[in-house]
Amino acid sequence: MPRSGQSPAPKTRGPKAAKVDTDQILDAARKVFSLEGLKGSSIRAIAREAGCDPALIYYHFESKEAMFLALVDQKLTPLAAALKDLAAETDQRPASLRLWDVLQTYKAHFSCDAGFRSMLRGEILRGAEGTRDAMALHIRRTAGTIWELLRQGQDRGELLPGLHPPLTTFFFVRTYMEILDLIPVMGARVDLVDAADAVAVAERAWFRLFWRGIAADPTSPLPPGPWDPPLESTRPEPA
Amino acid sequence: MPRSGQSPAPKTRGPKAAKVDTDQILDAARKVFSLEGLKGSSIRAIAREAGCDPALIYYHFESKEAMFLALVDQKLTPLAAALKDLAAETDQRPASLRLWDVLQTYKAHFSCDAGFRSMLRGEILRGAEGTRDAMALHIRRTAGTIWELLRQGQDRGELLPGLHPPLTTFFFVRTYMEILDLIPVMGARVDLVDAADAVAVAERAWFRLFWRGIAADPTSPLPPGPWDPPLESTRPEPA
DNA sequence: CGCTTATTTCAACGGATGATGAATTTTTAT
DNA sequence: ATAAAAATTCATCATCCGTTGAAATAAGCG
Repeated sequence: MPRSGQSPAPKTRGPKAAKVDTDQILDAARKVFSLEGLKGSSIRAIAREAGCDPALIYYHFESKEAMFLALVDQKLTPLAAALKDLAAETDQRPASLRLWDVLQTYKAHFSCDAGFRSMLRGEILRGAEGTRDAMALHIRRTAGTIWELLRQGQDRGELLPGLHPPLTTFFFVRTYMEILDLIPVMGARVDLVDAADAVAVAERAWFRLFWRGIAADPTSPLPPGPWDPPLESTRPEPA
Repeated sequence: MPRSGQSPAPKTRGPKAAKVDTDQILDAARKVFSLEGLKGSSIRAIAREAGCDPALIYYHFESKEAMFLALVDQKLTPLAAALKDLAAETDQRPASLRLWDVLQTYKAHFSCDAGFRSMLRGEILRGAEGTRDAMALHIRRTAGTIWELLRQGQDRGELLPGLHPPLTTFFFVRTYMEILDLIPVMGARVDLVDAADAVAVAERAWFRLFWRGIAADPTSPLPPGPWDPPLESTRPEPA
């Protein structure tokens, strides 16, 4: 019985002109996961985004979770590699500049969409045990290079000797992630920052506060750099 | 036709001896939301936790979202009130002590379960527009008292004059929330902190870093207080 | 041409979901 | 005692979910 009316498309079976490969599906999955989270995203919605049938996804991936893990791998492996370059022992630039680069590297590799990061975080907190372990490996790998960089800064006398590199890394990076995630959504809504470039303002403010917190000599101002200009004081009159 | 076998309970209709009120349902909802998130939690699961029929929930609340908003209100209103007390203009204690109290107040009112906070955060990022606005009001109210406290610290010469109070509040509180949320899950898994009391160690480390970042004179050590003892340097030999 | 293999869709399974309307029982007010 | 109101459950609706097995089509190879 042939369909009547103008059904969306009389799809034919079999290979298409342009094959749908795993990368295209992962791309669609990332978009949908970002909007709805892992649990909230249906295979059907991902298939719709990718322009294929739900069943095709099971041709490429074993399950929804396998697709998720493949996606994590695809995004986090390049980030880890880039960070490793930054922590090279031979790099003799000031620690402030190297740390700033860390933030920018995170942003470049990882900030394409806040929803994706948020989903990762949710899976760390609430995900299945196997998922958590897989992600912990990635995190360990990326964070490890940063706390190596902090150690070098201590060895060279630029950073406070009493710092705990792993925890300091955690504060540094997680707070920056919070800036990227929340400031765009909350900035205007909560009157946090009124500037149009709220994220840029916030990241400079955060870097200066953090640097003051970890520098061996916090009273010496930061050398001129990408963290300028500092935020001018925005104090209204006390009520 | 009467049921055969030992069905779980031959429930009767009509009011029970102990009425199920909205608070009991909210309590069950909080537990389930914490584990599964808003989208992942079913009305049926909440009803099971509350020991009642799913339909009863719709007798007490208009919808799942209304239940969520009532829950937010129930948890955040007392927090806002407690913070407001901390920011009283008449409080002449050192800013460091007052800020430490801010963290402890958050913990006391808000740390009962990490899942709940995580759900809130998820709804801010991905929730419906109406939900977001409702939550923004709460956040504005709680954060506002803290940046008032920071202003007082500036006026009294204890804090760096160039600080941006709203952003500084954001860094301070959000990082602390990340400690409460992530350290228990990631601490051991990622070799962040090995101590048994990882959260306590991390919160002190964070407070000292933050204080150094905002104090008018960061070189003068913190006066003795609940943020002691400082973290001894845990630097292994460079490889 | 026919055979094989890779790619794609279809149709369906059992189950879970948010929500509703009616039925039922208890409590309260008269 | 009776009527009204409040509290609770039941059965059900339409819809969506992850997944699977079989069928269909296209391309490559002999």
